[in-house]
Amino acid sequence: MTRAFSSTSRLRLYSPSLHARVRPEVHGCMSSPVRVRFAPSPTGLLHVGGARTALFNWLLAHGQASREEREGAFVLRIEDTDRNRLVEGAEAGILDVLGWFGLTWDEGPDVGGPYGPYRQSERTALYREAAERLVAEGKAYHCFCSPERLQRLREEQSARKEPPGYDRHCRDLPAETVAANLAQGLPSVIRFKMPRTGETIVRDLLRGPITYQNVTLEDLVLLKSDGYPTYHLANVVDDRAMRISHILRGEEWIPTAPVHLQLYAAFGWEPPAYAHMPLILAPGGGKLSKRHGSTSMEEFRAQGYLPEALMNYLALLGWSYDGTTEIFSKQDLLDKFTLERVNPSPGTFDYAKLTWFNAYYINHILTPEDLTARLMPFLAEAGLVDPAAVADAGHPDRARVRPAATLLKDRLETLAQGPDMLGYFLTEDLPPYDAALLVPKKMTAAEVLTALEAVARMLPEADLNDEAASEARFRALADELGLKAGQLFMPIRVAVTGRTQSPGLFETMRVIGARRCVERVDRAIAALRAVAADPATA
RNA sequence: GCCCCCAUAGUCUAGCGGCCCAGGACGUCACCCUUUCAAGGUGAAGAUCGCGGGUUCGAAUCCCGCUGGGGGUACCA
Repeated sequence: MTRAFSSTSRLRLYSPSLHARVRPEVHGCMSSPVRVRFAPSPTGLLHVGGARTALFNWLLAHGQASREEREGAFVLRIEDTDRNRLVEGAEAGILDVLGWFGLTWDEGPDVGGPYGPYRQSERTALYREAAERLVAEGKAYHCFCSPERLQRLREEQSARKEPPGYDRHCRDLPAETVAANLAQGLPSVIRFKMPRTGETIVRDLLRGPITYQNVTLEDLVLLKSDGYPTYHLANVVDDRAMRISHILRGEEWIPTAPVHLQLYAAFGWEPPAYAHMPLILAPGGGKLSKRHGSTSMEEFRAQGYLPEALMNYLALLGWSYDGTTEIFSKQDLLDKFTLERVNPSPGTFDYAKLTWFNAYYINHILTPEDLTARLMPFLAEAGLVDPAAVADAGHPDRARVRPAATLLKDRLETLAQGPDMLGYFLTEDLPPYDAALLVPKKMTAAEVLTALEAVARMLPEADLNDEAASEARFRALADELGLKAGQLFMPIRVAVTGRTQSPGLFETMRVIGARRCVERVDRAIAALRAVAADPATA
């Protein structure tokens, strides 16, 4: 890959003044605050790509900036200017899942801040004022073209194989016409008067300069006919008003950057620094969509992924520290993240690797106590524990779950597997046995029956709390029966758990408890007798 | 079509001119451990560094072209 900057031109943290001519005193501004923003649109669930962008923003402001002794602020702004695509509850959902993810914001719609309000629908006067200022200065104009005309225009252009785009029909309308149309109340939008000559250079922090010929840039709509601003206007006005120093956003925004730069120029404002984060692609290529699996943070949460595992995975999708270290706690990321080490090439989302991280955190990082707590909502949902125990660490159901969680810790990949994998520890009665599972390969039902009957006889006098002792007794029993240990253990395992896979047999029986073990072995014997009596299955 | 971005194993990546006939991780396979399944341990396969030209004593690393992949092309963000 190409590194955009040589070692001499690479700054530790880039300054907005990069957009001006490179100035030697740039180092003098090193203590200027780093203010970044994450600006989701409340149109649905939070996409993992958006979450990663939010993460990188947050790490820049709270990690890298503070290490460089610069003031850092992570601002959350809601871009709800599309009244048609607005989804009720989406904003609350995004805030909630961002909090679950582990990010904290210094300013935002819920916590306020010095540059509020942080919801664009509450700032419309600002945008109108800004747009009208540009109109007054001759840098923007009213456009009365109907959506139908624009639609027709695009169709004609594509039929003639011309690049689609607005034909600037209203750009030079006589002032009297404009005044008359407005007086008449004709619906209109305000468009930006893009310079027709020259070039605009976007200095992307990860890619270096990207040059655009201004002729290829469009007269974009700034203010829609419903009075709401488009993304372009709102974004520039707000980033200025909120003193945003660095814009970290998805790569899909690169084509709009020159337009935004021209807007800053028209307003006479110095633009912030830009860094476009690489896209996250789907396994087969293209955008990550439902077809490939989960795409939203909400789904990953529901599937039992831990926020710290997801954060670790997402951070490493596009960023690396030394190419070798894989496990990063949130604090590690704050300590080590640098924007310079974000890789500009797009990455493919790998569900298997995410699952590995999740399993790693469950198996090696969470304490049994912590795992228990996180399992509770999933177990309650499945009806295996009292819902009251989800929030109550002292609830007796916690004590029932903890030993089971301890045994399953190395086997769980996601929390959502909890109900299935811990179920037999938490229920009184097992579902009916699958007789085939009770009889291991190379053994007959009759042999197993004999073995289990022997087990049933010795079980009441075995002390299951002493695992070593009970293991010794059962091994001795296997010898007496002329069986290998495994041949005896498997039927017992199936009898007490209902399945062929479980933690070690003796720790499993200890946690299930003597009473239930006895009952389950008896029921397994009954099930086996029923099978043995049926000639069809013998 | 036009504009733009990207390009090291199936995937995520290290690599900033010699230490690289390319290192780590996921996945895959084998073996060890073992009462099952995991976890853990050991090892293996897997990359003509997309292709072609340059520059250089020397290129995965710099330059150009090509190809491929991706993004944008709305009164959506």
